[in-house]
Amino acid sequence: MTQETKARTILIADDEPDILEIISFNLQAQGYNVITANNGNEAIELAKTHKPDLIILDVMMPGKSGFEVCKVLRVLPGFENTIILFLTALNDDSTQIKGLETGGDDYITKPISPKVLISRVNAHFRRIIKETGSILQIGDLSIDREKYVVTLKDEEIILARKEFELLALLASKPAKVFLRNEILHKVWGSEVIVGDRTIDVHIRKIRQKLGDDCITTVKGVGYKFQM
Amino acid sequence: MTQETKARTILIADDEPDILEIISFNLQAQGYNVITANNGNEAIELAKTHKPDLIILDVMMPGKSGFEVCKVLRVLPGFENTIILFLTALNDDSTQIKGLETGGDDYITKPISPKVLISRVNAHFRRIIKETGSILQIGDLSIDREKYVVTLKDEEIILARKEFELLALLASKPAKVFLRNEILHKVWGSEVIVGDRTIDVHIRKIRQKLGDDCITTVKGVGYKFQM
DNA sequence: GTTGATATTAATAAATTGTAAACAACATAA
DNA sequence: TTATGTTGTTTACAATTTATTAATATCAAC
Repeated sequence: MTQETKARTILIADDEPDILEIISFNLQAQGYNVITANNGNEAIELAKTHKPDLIILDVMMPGKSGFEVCKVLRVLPGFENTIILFLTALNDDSTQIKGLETGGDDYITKPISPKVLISRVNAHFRRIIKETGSILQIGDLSIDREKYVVTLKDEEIILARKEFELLALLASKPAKVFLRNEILHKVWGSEVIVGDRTIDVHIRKIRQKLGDDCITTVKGVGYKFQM
Repeated sequence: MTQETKARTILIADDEPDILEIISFNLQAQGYNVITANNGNEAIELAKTHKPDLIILDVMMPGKSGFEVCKVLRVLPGFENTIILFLTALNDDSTQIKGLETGGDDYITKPISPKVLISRVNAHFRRIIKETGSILQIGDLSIDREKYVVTLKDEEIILARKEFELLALLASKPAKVFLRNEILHKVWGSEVIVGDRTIDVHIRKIRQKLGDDCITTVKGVGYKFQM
């Protein structure tokens, strides 16, 4: 399972069931893994057990407020870098400032369209990926784009640039068949023109280094990566 | 230069002088180093020369819109990770979504109180990886950015300025491959144009002084530091 | 078997980097 | 001022690696 395809987990805490449902439905439709809590204490418990990547907290909830939940979580080990968004109908400046200074990463006011919320969630994840770098992990194989290193069973494998890029492309969506055109366009670029057999040769070199089974030919269509 | 004195630089682009003044005044009062642009093209130029840590863009500006500026900057080397906020009176959902999907990290609607804006700016900076101070320690090697001193196994090594800056850059993220473009941009600056072999020669000098193994060439890609 | 595709290999072309040497710009000390 | 040394850059070429092509072999489907 790759970093990219691995579903991110989002915890939503709100005391209004309708909101919970609308938001979680939309986030799930985006491919996120969603868990829900009806109040602050439940949110803390679920956060501890599920270690979500992002938490959306209503500010006003029975029991612990969103701010209090945030404060509790931020000092727990493992939650220093969790993305926390506040979602609330409270729209006064001082509350927003308090939310951001409590350790929240965003303060979003209701009502909000699900699409906008999703955009904001995506934007936060986009930044996290940039900062932590993304390492693809597929079985024994790991591909580190930042370090330009491929390891198979903890052994480093040296790939030339085109080989690396080709492998990284195929591995970015395991089992997906990439058309030859698609590969040409993404690895070579749209302006470069190379012969028909160029891709084959590079595929061959990757197979020599990683084993024949890692890339499957789908005749007449393209190639797919599989571990 | 210590962490405290190292002011973060913020670039603000807006065609309304009043807004520019109010915001920059408030950010400066917070200790930020602020530069201002009156339109999109100016913003791009100033961004290239000053390399700000965060950019606040008005969406509607004469010449290039904030979105266009964002799009241009995001593909320039060195601006992949710059924090970009949109600040605009346009409050419809689709524009906001467009802004966030264009690569913006936040979309803030006017009117906004300076205090709230500052809170948001602070919140974004809080996410950025804190620098570990001015002394880098990697194995036997220590790099003191403040004193411009490099020691290897307690022996001081004399590096010329460019050599030092190049080493400091590579060592700032050990094992990460820095593209030649990225190196040129960060060590030489985007306005300086130097020949193809300049980086190589400097790398060579560093290798002569620190040993051949400290910097690895990733052919076709760039260089990486490893101890 | 014929056909249309991909695989394989070796040869060749192209691109990239390493290195030494030369040079200009600048600073410093005699 | 002149001499000396350092630094940053460029140049030219060697060394190396990578990418592509071309020719031939193989395979699967019909």
